[in-house]
Amino acid sequence: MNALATIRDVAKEAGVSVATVSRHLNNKGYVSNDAKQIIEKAITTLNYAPNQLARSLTTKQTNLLGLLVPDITNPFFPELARAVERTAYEHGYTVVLCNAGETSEKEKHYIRSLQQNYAAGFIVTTNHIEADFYKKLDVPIVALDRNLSEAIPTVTSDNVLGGQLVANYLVEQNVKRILCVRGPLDIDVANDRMRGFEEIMKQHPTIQYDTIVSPFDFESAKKVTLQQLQHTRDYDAVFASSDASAIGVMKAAESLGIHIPKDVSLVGYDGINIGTLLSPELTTIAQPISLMGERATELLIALIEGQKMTAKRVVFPPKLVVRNSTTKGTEL
Amino acid sequence: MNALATIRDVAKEAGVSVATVSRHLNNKGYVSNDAKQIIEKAITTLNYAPNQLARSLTTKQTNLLGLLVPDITNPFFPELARAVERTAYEHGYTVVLCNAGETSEKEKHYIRSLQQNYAAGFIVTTNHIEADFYKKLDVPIVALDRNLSEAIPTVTSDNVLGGQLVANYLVEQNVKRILCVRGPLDIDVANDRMRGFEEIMKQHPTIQYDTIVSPFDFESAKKVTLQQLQHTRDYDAVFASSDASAIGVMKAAESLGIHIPKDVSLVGYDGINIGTLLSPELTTIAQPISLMGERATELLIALIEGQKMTAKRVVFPPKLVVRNSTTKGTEL
DNA sequence: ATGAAAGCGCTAACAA
DNA sequence: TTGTTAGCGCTTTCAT
Repeated sequence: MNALATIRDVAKEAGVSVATVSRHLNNKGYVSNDAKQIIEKAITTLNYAPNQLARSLTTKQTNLLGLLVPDITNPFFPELARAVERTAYEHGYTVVLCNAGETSEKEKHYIRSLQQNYAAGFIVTTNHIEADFYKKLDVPIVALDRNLSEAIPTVTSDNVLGGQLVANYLVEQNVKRILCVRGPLDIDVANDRMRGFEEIMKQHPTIQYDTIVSPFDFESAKKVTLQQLQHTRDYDAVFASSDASAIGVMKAAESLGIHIPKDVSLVGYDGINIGTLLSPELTTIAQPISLMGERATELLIALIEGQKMTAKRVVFPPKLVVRNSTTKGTEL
Repeated sequence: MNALATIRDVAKEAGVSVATVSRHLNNKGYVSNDAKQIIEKAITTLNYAPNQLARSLTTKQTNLLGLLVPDITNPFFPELARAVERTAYEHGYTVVLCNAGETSEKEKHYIRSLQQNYAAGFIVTTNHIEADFYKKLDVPIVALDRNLSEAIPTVTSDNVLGGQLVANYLVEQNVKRILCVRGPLDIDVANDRMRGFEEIMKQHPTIQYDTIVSPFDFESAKKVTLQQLQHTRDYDAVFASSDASAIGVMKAAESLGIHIPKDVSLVGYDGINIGTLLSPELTTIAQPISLMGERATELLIALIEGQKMTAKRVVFPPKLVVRNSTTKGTEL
């Protein structure tokens, strides 16, 4: 009861060799039904559980999946993480969630540390690090909501389309001057969203828009937006390129006595659950977050379990979800 | 460059034995300065990193900390997780974040799985499982924001006091009828919060209050609150026993055209960041979330690294933070 | 101060 | 169908 039972204990208890026990455990090779029975019994009486460490040391494989996120307090990532976690669990894997934070140093530390612990693979939603670093790694990797490199399997949604959806919608709403609170310049999905937006805007030269840059978190977006609104308040719509930023924009507006949507419309991006719980509820471009997490995990597991797929890319379509932050009180 | 270098490679490269390399790596036993130099050089040229798996197999120790949370999409837990993660990182540990979800089955799976992988210890913020299960485990465990058992080191805030703070504040505000949206009956911190609240209420028999039960997530709280408000709307205050629930209450109120704080005051519990980003900003009982996560992690690490502290308990004081959900527009 | 060798718990040839 | 045995990469006596 004290020291954890080993495979040898089981073998002894069952009166067979360790090899037989191992074969039974892994469903490999021949094991007679008689043997299976006895071993099974021995396992339960000894309350035996295989030591994954030892197993991994031999096989050089684990059931650990590393999930790297840039900021776990941005609600988008927990939603993603939950999907990843659920899918992994269903496939017998365990997720190691790492908050890589701001620095690429920490991100590297985690990758190194996990690799040393033989993480079977990684899902990466960060991009502090050069893609080259990942390519050299020679470990199964899937990029989620980020385009790391052509060579790395990737799951995203169509961010260009998302940007277009916003632009088209705002055009329909007959908006004249827009403030874009866009994401960091080195994040490709942020660029894509802007690109889609601008493509449509080119067709409507009468509509003006200003662009300011902000990280995706609440606080930063609030601060940056406040600064901008100090200059001009002459906007009738704001396009925040994440829902988290949109919340920051909401607060900025509120503190200046600007009413949403009466004075200015607000469109977010991501489709996180909290969006429906805000006042007003947030109009947004919804990504299929669960689906994306699920698909990325399946892809990674496929990769780990052998299928050498090269540069597979999955792109989901985003959807415009109109709620109250852009309509004057009309329920959806 | 391909296969990861092993300690043997380093030994060969440096012209010494593996034992010497090992001793140098772990700063144990005598190693001459000359040897140190050569080994160091060999390590860098080979880009060697020790295999933690193998190391753990021998030493039966790891640098993995398991953090079990019940629901990662409740913003309270990411904030806690971030503190845990940061502290662990500073001490050279890596955090495995597990979303144990609703079922105790899954929680057990994770614990089992992590134990097999030799997680050095656990921080548990869930309590689906009987404390006995944990006590039998014979692994360092710290309970965070939960009282699992007298025998398990615990970090919490004073939830009874928190409940009292709410009650006293509401009394001061001259409130007459209160709705309590309390947490699950089997969660002791939820019980404590209610207990503190009721202690004060006993001294004020003219104040009425109703109590309804809800899980801590947004959606549930919204639903339960809506149901209750179908019966009576005759409340002038709501005490939600988590900030997440409070958000649900906000939405419920809004959808019924009840204005906060004009028609009814709302007090939450936890002090999560989003509270300041809502409209109105949420009055709440703030727990020192970061401090709690930090302290729990330090406790666990101390436990792991030898100090056999028995039943240590750390209790932080919570603080009432008055914001706009209870004052009619008065900025703090 | 250093090296040889045993062993952590498991898997995977290879024999039998 | 089953057992023997050699590692996986590392730490740790025990000699030297």
